[in-house]
Amino acid sequence: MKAQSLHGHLDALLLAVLERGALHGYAIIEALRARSDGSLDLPTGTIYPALRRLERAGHVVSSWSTVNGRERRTYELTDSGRRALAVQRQGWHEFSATVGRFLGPDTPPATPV
Amino acid sequence: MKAQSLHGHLDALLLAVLERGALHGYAIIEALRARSDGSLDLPTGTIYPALRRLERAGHVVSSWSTVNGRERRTYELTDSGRRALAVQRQGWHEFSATVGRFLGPDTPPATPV
DNA sequence: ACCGACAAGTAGCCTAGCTACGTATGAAGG
DNA sequence: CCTTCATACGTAGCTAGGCTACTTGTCGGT
Repeated sequence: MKAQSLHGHLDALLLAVLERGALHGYAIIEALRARSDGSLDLPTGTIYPALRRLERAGHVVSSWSTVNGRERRTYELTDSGRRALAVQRQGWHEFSATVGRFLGPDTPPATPV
Repeated sequence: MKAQSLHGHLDALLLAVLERGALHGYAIIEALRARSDGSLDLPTGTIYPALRRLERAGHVVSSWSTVNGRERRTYELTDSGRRALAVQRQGWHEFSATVGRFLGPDTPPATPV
């Protein structure tokens, strides 16, 4: 999948991933990849700055820890983050419904086997 | 709706609108607004450059005409444009399914009154 | 005479994701 | 022992593409 399609929706994805529990950056990347069956394979240059943005915005808080001699920065959703997620989710549904109205109907229902 | 969410999906929208028949720029803007119940109200500074892009890419062709003393540039889908639309549609469905997997499930079905 | 709808367009800005780097540790393999 | 790969963090600079703000022009109504 073209990653740049994400424009404007990445924050929502990150918040959604963190909704299930705190994770560190690298694990977030893996979670996105896993839960999307590999179609979302985002580079660190995308994720790390995005997490900083979310932290600056107060939607997540981070804390350092060392696991197996490796430094980890773990991110956790704040209340503000949870509220933001709700808003983003709402926004996503409106957006996808609207675009779907233009692109949806004509898709062949399925190309069965 | 936040318009910047469109990033990367505008071309598909334009092709989809033109799929139903040739239109001139201004009419395209109105069609988008009408078919989205007003939630897609895009400025000319977004539409006109995008149409030029599509024309450069060979997905549409334009022709000038004068109606009531007003110059109109009417855009029409090419075969290449139709193929591109099919691809974009496919891409949209993958994209929305993937993002939906993260943002979809938890939306309250409705907040009744 | 003037204003609003119709109709087209451009220059320059800004957001935000991507490319391509750089750093460092631990485990595995030769 | 040394290399390589997975883990883990990060940044600088590029770029795409939609937006703001503006310009030009006709026509119809007041």
